Amino acid sequence: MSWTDERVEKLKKMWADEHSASEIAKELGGVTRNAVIGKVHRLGLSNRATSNRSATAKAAPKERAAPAAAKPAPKPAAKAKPASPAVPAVKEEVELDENGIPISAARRAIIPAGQPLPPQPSANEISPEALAKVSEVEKTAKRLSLMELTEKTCKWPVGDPATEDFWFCGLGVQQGKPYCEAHVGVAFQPMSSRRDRRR
DNA sequence: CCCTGATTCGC
DNA sequence: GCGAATCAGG
Repeated sequence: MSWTDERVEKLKKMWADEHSASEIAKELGGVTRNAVIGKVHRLGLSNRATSNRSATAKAAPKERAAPAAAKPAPKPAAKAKPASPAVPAVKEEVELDENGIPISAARRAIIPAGQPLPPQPSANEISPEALAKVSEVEKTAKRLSLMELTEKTCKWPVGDPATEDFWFCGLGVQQGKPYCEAHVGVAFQPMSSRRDRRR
């Protein structure tokens, strides 16, 4: 099908009447909505009063035929050293919910300052014992900065990286592990830390 | 996943 | 000029 005066006129009329491109295409027949849109643009009657999308459209004009230059490829160093383990930040006491299940006190602790918190290994239940242990350890932690970490220091992060109140445990690591005993306890959880309690 | 219009570009 | 392919939003 070609764009005869008749068809173009119908297109104009329908477009002005706020029919969608797909509707117009279906009405005219023999053309796709893309064809309609293309024609609309060529006719120079694109934006209709409402929904002026040009703003967003022009804002980010994607370059399609330019693989030669400009490569995005900014990859975050995921192979670094520590990488937030299970659930860092151990400030609050272990809270229990209505069911007496230890709420990941850690989880809520850090939410405030930063926005782009790394994905937390969601539903992860840590034994109260382990958490308590961690709370203890924090008191004696070396509080090392990133640069002070070595293969022998616990790399467990504490606090919010977005604030000054952030440091690494720094205690002696467990053989072959990146964390001290206490933090290994919360970092490496068996599949199920909670035994099914009969009821 | 459905839809929308916008844009690009080979034809 | 045409419109499929692709893109960006809703």
